[in-house]
Amino acid sequence: MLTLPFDKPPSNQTSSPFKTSWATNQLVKSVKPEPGRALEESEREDEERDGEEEEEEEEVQEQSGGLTTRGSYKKKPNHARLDRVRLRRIEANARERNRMHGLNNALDSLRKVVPCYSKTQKLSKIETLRLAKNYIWTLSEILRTGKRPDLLTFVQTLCKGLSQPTTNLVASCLQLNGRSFMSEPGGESFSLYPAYHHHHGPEVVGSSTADSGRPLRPFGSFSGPYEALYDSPSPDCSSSLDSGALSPPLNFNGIFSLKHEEPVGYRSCHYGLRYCSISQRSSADLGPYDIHLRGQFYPVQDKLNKPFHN
DNA sequence: TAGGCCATCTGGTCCT
DNA sequence: AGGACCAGATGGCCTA
Repeated sequence: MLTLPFDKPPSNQTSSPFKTSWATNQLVKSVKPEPGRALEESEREDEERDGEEEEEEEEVQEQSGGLTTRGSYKKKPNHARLDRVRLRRIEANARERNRMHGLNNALDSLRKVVPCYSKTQKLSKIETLRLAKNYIWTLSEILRTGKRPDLLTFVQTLCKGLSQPTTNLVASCLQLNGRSFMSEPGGESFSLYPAYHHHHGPEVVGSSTADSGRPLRPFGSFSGPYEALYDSPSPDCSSSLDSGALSPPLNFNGIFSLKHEEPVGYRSCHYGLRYCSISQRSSADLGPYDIHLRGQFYPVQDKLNKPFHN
């Protein structure tokens, strides 16, 4: 839920609880002090609020061009200075807003490359970070060992520490039934590869439908390079983005894919494998599982899959 | 209605 | 001095 960027000041931010916060109050105060209260006194309080009050309090001020009765120069209520302080605060707020927008943009980018992305049902910030962490860890393990876990284990690992709703979401993305792999309550840790040997089996496989309504497809082996590609290209994935349905960016059999902003015409292969790579060929070479990253295509699946063809 | 999530404001701290 | 970063506080929105 991003709000307006900084260059579009939220003029009618009715939701802001700070419409009447002190910055605003100061502006009001400076113009219209409370009745029966000297403007100077009001502004002196402003000074105190800034932590810069350093006056001898008993000094009754007979203000005359900043001169006290003792003749010493008293700190003159400095409108320009107060205005500067207020302006700094307002600018700092704007910068902070901008900074948070940048942070949120980065989070949105992250949401698009973790294995569960939906424009309408966004992962929360914390869940996005957790999922990303699990995703990185899983991919690292895959690279390190050169082996692929089964889908169940893969999803289990991805969902480690995630909330049940998010787990269901991820499971739905991967066309798993979320309940079927929540076998370790309380976020108890489990190992990616040991579980690989334990979770092949009918307890998860194909006995029900995933949340998406599509039939689950058996999985658990990797005899073919695309065996675990579920109904690829997905019949309904072409509209998944528009409809707000979950559009899994991850192709498990291909280990992972990066789902960045897709150009029109490329939506029909959400289940396709997209890798980031160094090599680049012409778009004429593109197959359905070529890389699409930042508007470029990188057909290097074979290269990246090599470690798994053993 | 409670709880989760979020945006925003705010003041403090650190750094340049 | 001013900007970046951070965490606390607060209130709005949404959902179960």
